[in-house]
Amino acid sequence: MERKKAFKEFMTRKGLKSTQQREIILDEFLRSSSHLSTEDLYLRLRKRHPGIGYATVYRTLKLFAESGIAEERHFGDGQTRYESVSGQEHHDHLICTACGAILEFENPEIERLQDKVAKEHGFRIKSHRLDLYGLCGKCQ
Amino acid sequence: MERKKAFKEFMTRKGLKSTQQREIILDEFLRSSSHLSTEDLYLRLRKRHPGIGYATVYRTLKLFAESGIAEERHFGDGQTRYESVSGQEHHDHLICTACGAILEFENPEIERLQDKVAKEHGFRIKSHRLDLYGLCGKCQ
DNA sequence: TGGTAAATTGATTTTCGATTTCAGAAAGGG
DNA sequence: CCCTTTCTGAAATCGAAAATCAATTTACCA
Repeated sequence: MERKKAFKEFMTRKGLKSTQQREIILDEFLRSSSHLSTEDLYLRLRKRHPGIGYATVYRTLKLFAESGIAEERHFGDGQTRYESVSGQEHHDHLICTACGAILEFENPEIERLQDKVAKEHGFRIKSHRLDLYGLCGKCQ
Repeated sequence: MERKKAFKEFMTRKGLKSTQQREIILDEFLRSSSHLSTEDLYLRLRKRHPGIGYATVYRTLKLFAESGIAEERHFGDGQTRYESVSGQEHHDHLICTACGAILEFENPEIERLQDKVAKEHGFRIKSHRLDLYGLCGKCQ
């Protein structure tokens, strides 16, 4: 799996150590659905690995984000969520405010317009966030 | 000022009371620049009205948001900011990650594309957020 | 206009997620 | 295998948001 390799490379480059916990957390993270909070992942892990503490999960997710294999997300609820990132393709989110469902979408045309807007204002964009909030088909 | 009227109407409709503090907070809020945090507004008010407590500012800003004359905003720093809303025109934000400057922009075409995306996924959009993060002209 | 019920206020406390601390444990280079 | 550095887990701390509560203020109406 290329994300595991990318993470390992990052760790080496930074002089950080490979530990059993980090291996386990990475595996569980990659296996799980996206948009998990630290709490979510911690609870999942606890089933098979009760020894792993919350702080370690928290720090390891931060590392994932730093290494580029994950991204932090903030949707309205006060929780930080992590999403695994594969390659370069960017996507945005549709969030159902009733059931909490999160859908991903891509729209290159919107991206292009964003760049145009930024240019018009003299900005150099490093990242962006586009979240659409509403009701999904089921919840309407 | 129409926003004051709109707020008064909201208060009446909800059976809430008009108080001296709420008047003062509303005046200061409308007079101030946008994107203020609760803390910001509280500190401003304290100069002339030391008696007004933080909790009252906090609750009153919530009321503004509920009434529709203000909107809550969350940009990367862990603070809730409030922006006064006039009429219907919507806008999005460019945020400089170096100096914290916040620029507003409007782009109807992006809005249109968002609606299209939502429709394609069976969503009914209630709100959205588009934040572009990067470096402003000065900070590059 | 005075009485009263309901809402509001300000200080404080509580909550909650995020982050830090620290002593003991593990990694990994020599 | 040793030694230095990094890591771990439990617990403490932090900061903003939210809730609490007794005292106060408001709105309404007799």
